[in-house]
Amino acid sequence: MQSREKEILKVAEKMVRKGGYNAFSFREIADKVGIKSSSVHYHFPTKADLGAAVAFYYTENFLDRLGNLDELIKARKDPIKTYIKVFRDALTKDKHMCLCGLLGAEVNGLPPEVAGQVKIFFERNIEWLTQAYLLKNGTTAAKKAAMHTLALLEGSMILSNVLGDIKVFDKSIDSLA
Amino acid sequence: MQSREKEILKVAEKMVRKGGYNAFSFREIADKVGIKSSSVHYHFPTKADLGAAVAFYYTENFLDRLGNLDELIKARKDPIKTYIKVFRDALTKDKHMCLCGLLGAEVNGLPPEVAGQVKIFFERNIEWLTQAYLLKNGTTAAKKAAMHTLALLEGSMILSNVLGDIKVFDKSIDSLA
DNA sequence: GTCTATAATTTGATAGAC
DNA sequence: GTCTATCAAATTATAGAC
Repeated sequence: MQSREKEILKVAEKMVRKGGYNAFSFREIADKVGIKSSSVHYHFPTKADLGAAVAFYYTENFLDRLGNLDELIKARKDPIKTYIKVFRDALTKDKHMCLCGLLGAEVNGLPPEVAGQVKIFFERNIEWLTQAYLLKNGTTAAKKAAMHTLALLEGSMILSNVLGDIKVFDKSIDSLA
Repeated sequence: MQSREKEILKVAEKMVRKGGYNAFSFREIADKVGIKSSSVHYHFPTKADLGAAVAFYYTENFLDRLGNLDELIKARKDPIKTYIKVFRDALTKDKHMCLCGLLGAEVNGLPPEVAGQVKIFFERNIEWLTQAYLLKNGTTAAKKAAMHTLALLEGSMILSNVLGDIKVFDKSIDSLA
């Protein structure tokens, strides 16, 4: 991927994480990147293409930040605590919602390509968490625990974001840690 | 409130719950109600006015459905189970996300009037749940439990909606019931 | 790869007639 | 209270020059 495309994706991600899929336009992105809107169309033909690409690279980056599960175990790090930290950092450092949490909320109004990528984010995260719970507790209820954790984290992000208080996030997820 | 305004609010709510604040327009609403877009402007001068009104009446209806807490206790009904049912019904009967859950996710991109109303939804719900936990358990950790429950329900709604499976909702919130 | 130019559509909003 | 008429701006998208 070229650096221009990276720039575009970065700007687009920020805008989507602020107000959802309909909160960005080719012109606005072009202005911020310093090119023309038609140039954005060159890299991403349609809005759905760009939206799906944003969701795809967000998922990749997110899983990268989680790191390799086996290595975490080897280093005697609690994978669940790592997982929580990645979520929390999104709220405190990026100062924005989880992109796929937001797009997940409005999934019924998204173009199929975008909705599909959002679904993949959730599937891959549940997969990661399920493995983490299996390694940690060896329980057969690992998948249920995974869905519980992901749901609680996404919901806590919304609560904390609306009420404008990071302590709300910490209190809501207290039972996880 | 007149019936026309009710009609407009009803149609608008449905559209917002599908794709967020930017997923409805005065023209689309007018078409579905059977009037002209300028007539919608008569009832709700600006889009922010309409958005805030939708959030306000959604909150009122939601709290109405919860019912009076003291009466629930008197009738020996578990208020938490009632609360969960109201959320679950939104997903199964209305077949849509919680309006304020969705708007809460994109709160950073909303006009202040709308964001304010969304915030009130969360405040009032935490209040209701806190009282419920106080009555049920008499615990001082009632507010924390309230935030946990609300966050988990909103997050579970997103998960279930994205993955297109109501069982995901039930599994995610299993620890609540 | 980025540009100019432009098209077609949609959008939020207003003025004034009935 | 609803309509017609209209507006300016924004939006997605395309064709073709450099």
